[in-house]
Amino acid sequence: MTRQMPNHSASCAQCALQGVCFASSLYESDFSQLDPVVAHLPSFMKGDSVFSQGDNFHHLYAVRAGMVKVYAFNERCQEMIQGFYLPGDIIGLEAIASGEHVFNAVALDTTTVCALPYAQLGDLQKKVPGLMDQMIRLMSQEILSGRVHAGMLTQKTAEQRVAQFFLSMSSKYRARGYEHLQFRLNILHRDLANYLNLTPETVSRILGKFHRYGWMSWKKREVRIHEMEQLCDFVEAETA
Amino acid sequence: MTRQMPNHSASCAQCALQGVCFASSLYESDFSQLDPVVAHLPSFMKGDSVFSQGDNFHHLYAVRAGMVKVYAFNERCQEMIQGFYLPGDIIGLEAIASGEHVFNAVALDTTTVCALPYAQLGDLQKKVPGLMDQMIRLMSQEILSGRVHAGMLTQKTAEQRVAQFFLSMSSKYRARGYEHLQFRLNILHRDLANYLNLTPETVSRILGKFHRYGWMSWKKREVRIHEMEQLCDFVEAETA
DNA sequence: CGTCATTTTGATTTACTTCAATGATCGTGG
DNA sequence: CCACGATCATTGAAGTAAATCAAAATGACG
Repeated sequence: MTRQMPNHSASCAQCALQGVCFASSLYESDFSQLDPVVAHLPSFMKGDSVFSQGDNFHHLYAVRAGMVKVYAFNERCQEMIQGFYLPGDIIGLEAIASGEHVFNAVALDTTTVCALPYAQLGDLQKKVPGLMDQMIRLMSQEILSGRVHAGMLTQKTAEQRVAQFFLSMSSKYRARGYEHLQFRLNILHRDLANYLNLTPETVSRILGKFHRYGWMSWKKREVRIHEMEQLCDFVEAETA
Repeated sequence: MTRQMPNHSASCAQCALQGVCFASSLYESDFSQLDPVVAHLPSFMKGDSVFSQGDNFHHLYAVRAGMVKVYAFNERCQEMIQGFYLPGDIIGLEAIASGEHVFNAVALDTTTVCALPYAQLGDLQKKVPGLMDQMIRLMSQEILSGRVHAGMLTQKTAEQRVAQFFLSMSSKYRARGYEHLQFRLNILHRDLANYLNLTPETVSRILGKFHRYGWMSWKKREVRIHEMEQLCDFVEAETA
């Protein structure tokens, strides 16, 4: 069922992502229980697949470094991008119900992930009370953030969506202790457009506008945010 | 914390919704464990609130009869409708993470709900293994269906969204053992439009068109589906 | 350095909204 | 039970945000 996977990296107890990852809110003593079941897979290269639609579901994956794009194909065989996942994020939650992955996940950068064997997490509940609680909180949060994202796609203008995306990325980087006003973003305009339900042309025009305003820039994969406040106000604004 | 609530109706063991509700996949013997903690609240009248944004989260609610509208207010203080919930559906899952309800839920019809005290569900895990499993499967499904709905809002045309809505309602009624080609739908065009991210005018025009085509009608709260096949093909069609 | 993918920029189109006005339905109280 | 005001639905005309189409400019990379 869940084949043994080699451990390639440090334990949860030593992980820098404790604050944001799955195991946050667990006690220190619990990590020793969690570690033996968590497999740290060898790095994925850009373009490598973490899981694919139709794969049997055995593991949840915690992103440890790099970035993962999660997407489905619609009936026109076009990608529909569900999200971009950063270190500390858990992916694969939507596959539990059916026992089969419904989305595709690929690395956008050199990426490492921890594999959490789902069956063994259940067993671990006996030894680590609160593990399932944490799991349920995580899923509740995922339900909510899905709703919020859907609301953004439908209620905000193209410009607000773009601004919101960069603010949200920035705040995620900050939560993870990285530089949040200047960071590398290794995704294509095409993918960002897809995620925000826009065209690449529209994204380009909007970025040009933000650049002219001196609010932010995104050139050569490198994002620089100059006027966080302005972007914020713009996203919150009631009138487009 | 979780005040005692009076029981107004039958037990889970006798409930007709076992197949679709939370407790599906539990064993018969487990219902006796579940029953004492589940409170069957007195009926809500049309317009009554089941929970509101900002309420402390203590219970999940299983709709037992009637219909519940779940919505939030955006920054313009307009409703953003998250969904319409039928008997067997569980609402409130998105509030677990924060411990506070983030949406509003109101009855659209005379409605009865079962209140599931969340804290006690956790305790019950010891006696009813598989309860948390079922909970997690339910939440996984909710994550997925949220994604699917978001995809529909962004990828489908207005006409496809309307057709899809009625097909989806029809299939839900069928899954619950009700008549699925003719049913009462006590919601406003305005609310349907809101849910599908359209205007009431657009919904009206589209319903007129479907009526002229002889595919379906919705008059005086009563839905009749005449050409399920045509509606299906239309929703699936790659070209709008 | 040349090729191919990506991004940018401009002109045009379109699906849906907004605005406006009329007609149907609901509910309430006499 | 009917009348009347309010809410809701329909229909048409005009407007608009973003898509699409087309083409040039820039960048990535063997």
